[in-house]
Amino acid sequence: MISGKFAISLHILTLMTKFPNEYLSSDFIASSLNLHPVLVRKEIVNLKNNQLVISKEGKNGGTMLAKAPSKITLDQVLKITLEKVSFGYSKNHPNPNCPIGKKINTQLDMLYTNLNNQISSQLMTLTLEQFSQDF
Amino acid sequence: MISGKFAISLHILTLMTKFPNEYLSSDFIASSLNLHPVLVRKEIVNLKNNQLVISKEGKNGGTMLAKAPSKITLDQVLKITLEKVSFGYSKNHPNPNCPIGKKINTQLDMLYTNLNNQISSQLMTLTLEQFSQDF
DNA sequence: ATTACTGTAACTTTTTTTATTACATTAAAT
DNA sequence: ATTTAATGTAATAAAAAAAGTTACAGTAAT
Repeated sequence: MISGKFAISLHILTLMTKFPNEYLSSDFIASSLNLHPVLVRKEIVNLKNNQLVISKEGKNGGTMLAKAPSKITLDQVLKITLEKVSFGYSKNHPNPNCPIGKKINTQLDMLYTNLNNQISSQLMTLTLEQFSQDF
Repeated sequence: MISGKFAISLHILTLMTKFPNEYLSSDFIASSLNLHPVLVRKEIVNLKNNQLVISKEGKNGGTMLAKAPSKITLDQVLKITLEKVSFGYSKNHPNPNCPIGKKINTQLDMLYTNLNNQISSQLMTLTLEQFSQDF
């Protein structure tokens, strides 16, 4: 998982909200993020695959929002960048002969799912438009 | 940050809840987690520093809970293992000459703080005792 | 004295993340 | 048509983070 995926995507989308109806180049975006343009393009692929932005190739090309920022919630952005917020798992398979080891990951999954639902319902109320307003 | 810190600590605490009033060795715990005993001891240091467990050195030593599992909330465990749940930041300092770059991290901080408060209030209602009941 | 533990530091390996290079493709502008 | 400035994408390298290991000092029960 790219740990900064959500933050990077939100940054990109905020830029596009602030420069509406303009095709922004990956170089321009990269210089705002201070990140390699190729990484920016990789994130944009994901945003495109999820219909949040559209790109134009060739000279004067770039990327812009595919829909109004009031129609994009932060929950949508979270879901396409992190899928689920993980609170972590121990790396190795726990011992299946131990009653705790056997069941711990199922129990953690349940807990994490509940927490994610809570986070989602909070983020569903926040649009990209609202988030961008404070800049 | 050790990404599995929260899960590992919760696993350890659950074991201790299930084997109350026994000093559990790091080897025993490690074999349930399938993790190196030294890593287990490192996590236990943190639990000890936060008064959740007590250890005894020497032969027949080990670690046990310092208080009733009904008095330990999952929020406490989260706070000492992850401090804050991060939804990620872009790695590099964003461009301070860009209005978005200049402010993005402050805005993300605010968002993440709100989300963390929500998570905390949910986890405050869950005790280690309750979590352990399902095993 | 021996045994079985914890405590901790130093170091190595593995994994993950980020960055770079290279180049094919596309489309506007001249 | 040619040049220029973009995207798209694969392959690879470098850096950072996490996990694992080794080693050994300290401690307490037997």
